[in-house]
Order: sequence, then C-alpha cells, then structure tokens
Amino acid sequence: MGESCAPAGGVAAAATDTVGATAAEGLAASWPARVRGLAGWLVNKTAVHSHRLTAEAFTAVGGRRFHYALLASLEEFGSSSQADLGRHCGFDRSDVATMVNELVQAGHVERAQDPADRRRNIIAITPAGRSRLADFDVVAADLQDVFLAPLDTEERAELISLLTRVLEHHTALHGFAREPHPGA
Amino acid sequence: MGESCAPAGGVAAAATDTVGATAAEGLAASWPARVRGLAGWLVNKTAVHSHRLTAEAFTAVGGRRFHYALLASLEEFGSSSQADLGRHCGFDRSDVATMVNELVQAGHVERAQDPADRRRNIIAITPAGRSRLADFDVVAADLQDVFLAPLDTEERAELISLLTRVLEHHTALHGFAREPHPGA
DNA sequence: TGCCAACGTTGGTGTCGCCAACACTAACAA
DNA sequence: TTGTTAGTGTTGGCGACACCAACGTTGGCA
Repeated sequence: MGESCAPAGGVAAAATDTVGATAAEGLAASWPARVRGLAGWLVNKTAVHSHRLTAEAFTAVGGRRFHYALLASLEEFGSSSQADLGRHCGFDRSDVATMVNELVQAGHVERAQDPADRRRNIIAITPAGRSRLADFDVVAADLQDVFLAPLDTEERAELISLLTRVLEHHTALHGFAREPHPGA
Repeated sequence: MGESCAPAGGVAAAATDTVGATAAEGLAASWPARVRGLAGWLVNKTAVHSHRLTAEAFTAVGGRRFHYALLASLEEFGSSSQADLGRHCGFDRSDVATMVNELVQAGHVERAQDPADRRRNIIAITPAGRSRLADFDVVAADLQDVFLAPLDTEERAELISLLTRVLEHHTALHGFAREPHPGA
C-alpha cells in the first residue's frame, strides 16, 4: 500500500489528522487498509461493540447474555437436554451446566432427570421463564435497532443473511464447541 | 414462536433430529429463531470462528493477531505514537504498550522518544518488520478466503461494506477504548 | 504559576471460550 | 454376560482479551 513519510522529528501530520475524526463518514479511512478489508477483522471489532451493547442491555434488566438464547431455545424447541441446549445455542456443555444452574436458581427453568435415559437432564422453561423471555424480547428488539442503526431494512436483512451463511459454513466445518463433526 | 411439545418421558425428537445436522444448508434452523435473527448474536458467534481461525493462522507463522494490524498501520500511515497506533487499530493504549514491546523484541519495530514531545514514543517499522508484514499479507489473504468461503466476490464486498458501516457507526459513538468522544 | 490534558506504563479485573478428567449411564457386539 | 465405545453432566482450570485505575512525566494555556 501507499507509503507515507513522517516529517522530520515528529509524527506524520496526516495520520493524526484523521485518527481523531469523529464523523462516521470516512472513519474507516483511519484504519489500516490491509485490515479494514478483512471481514474477520471487521467482524471481531464489530463483535466487541455488539458484546458491550448486549451486556449492558441485558444487565440493565437483571439478565445475562446467554439467558435469552437458552430461554428462546426451550420456548421454540421444547424441553431439551443440556447437551442439546448447547447444540442449539452454540455453548460448550460445561458452560451450559453453569448457565442452567443460574436459570434454575432464578426459577426460569426447571431440571429433571430423563427417565428414558438417566444420563440426561431434561430442562424445561417455566411460566416465569416465559414471562422473562417476553421481557427479553423487548430488550432484543431495541438492541437490534441500536446495533443496526446505520442500516436500512433491506441492508439489515442482507447483513443477517450473509452472516448466517458464513456462520452456517463454519459451524458445519467446526461445529460449536466439543462436538464431533465431519473431517475431524 | 411456534411451540413444540416434548413426547411423554423424553426429549422432543424433532429437536434432536435437527441439532446434529451437519449439512450447512438449513443449519441455522437449529438455532433459536429469536437469536438467529439478531445481527448481534450472529456477529458474536461468527467472531468466535474468525478469532479461532485468525489465531491459528498467525500462530502457525509465529505471529500474533495484533501484529498484523500494528505493522499494517505503521506501513500505511508511517511512524506513529503508541496512542495513535491504538487509535488506528482499535487497541487500548495499555495493550499497545505490551504489543509494541513484543514487536520491538522481535525487531519488527523500533521505538524512540519524540524530540518534539517527550511524552510520546515514536514507533517505526523496521526492514524486518516490512518483511514480516509481507508474510502476514499472504496469511491474511488465505484467511479471508477461508473465512468467506461460502460467499462469492460480490457478497464478500457487500458483507465488508455493511460491517464497515456498522463498525464506523459504533466507533463514532463509542470510540475504541478509552477515547474521548462526542456525547460522552 | 497553576490547571488540565496527553502519553506511556504498570498492575489489575472480569468475562469468555475452550478443554481435560471423571463418574455414571446406555447401546451394542462378541 | 462381558467388554468396549460413546453420550451426558459436572467440576476445575487455563489463556486470551477487553477494559480500567492510578501514577509520573510532559506540554499547552490562561
């Protein structure tokens, strides 16, 4: 890429002129071209904002990031083993154990041994959990709006579609944590 | 969303039937609709794959994730203070200190006090650093291809464009770490 | 001269993704 | 019936990362 020269005795003025830019337009110009052209770099940096916004939003209503995914999974797919919960939501089964404990403690799910297979626990959402999920739905909708604020409806759908395909691809190849998968 | 019923005495068969799906097509159907429609969730999950792939790729050539961004920034924008390096690359200045130490140690950058402002260090890329950057360029190109494998050229450009706009938006609002910004 | 802010450093924290190891349980083949 | 393999859940733990406070030095400005 183009090489710039620092003036004698100091920092390149052009660099400092753009680094502090506050207008969103052209802000990417202050990031190195090599990395701002990398989807991985963009995804990682964007995820940091998403993570912070999500944590703030759910903490504000006394929730945790993973609560939504787990409750949503139970609501949609019905009662589930912890292992399957992890598969639906992309969580390691050791983390699921801790998360489920928290939701049981909160009364939002209940756990019972599967009489058909005593290796498994059956996790079910409770009425309180359903109520909680409805609360989270509002949080999630606001969050989506905030997170995708610079995009219109069509662009939002496009971003979600492209990300989904990339995530499907890599999930198929790698799986979520600690799962057997083809090619392993 | 649609409610499914677990059969008496066990886990809902439909759920387990789709959880283990290995074909990428429709894999998203195994994720709760509430979350798979959230860009934030998708970005976070995709970032986990990106992070792993990036770490693996750079580690394989004896590098670290942040090496590329820092060297790229110095190459493109010229010598820079540590604070400006952090601004260009989205790193906290305390982390930049550690990263620069590592690059100095490796001989890929050199550090000198700014005679014009003794608060600042001037960080410059070295010939060895330029050579290293060229190595990383190859790694990054391969990485991009692997990461965006399921997308064609136009879709890749679209994803990068959309992510860039979202990242610009949130960077403008929030900044990278520990920076004054409008509305703070 | 005093105040405010920038820079760089040090030390530290909390979260997260991931993993090993183990005990229990189930399915299946010999 | 026995041994093997694998699934499930739990516990304990690790490394990376993003983030922050606090401090000393330096510079700009009123």
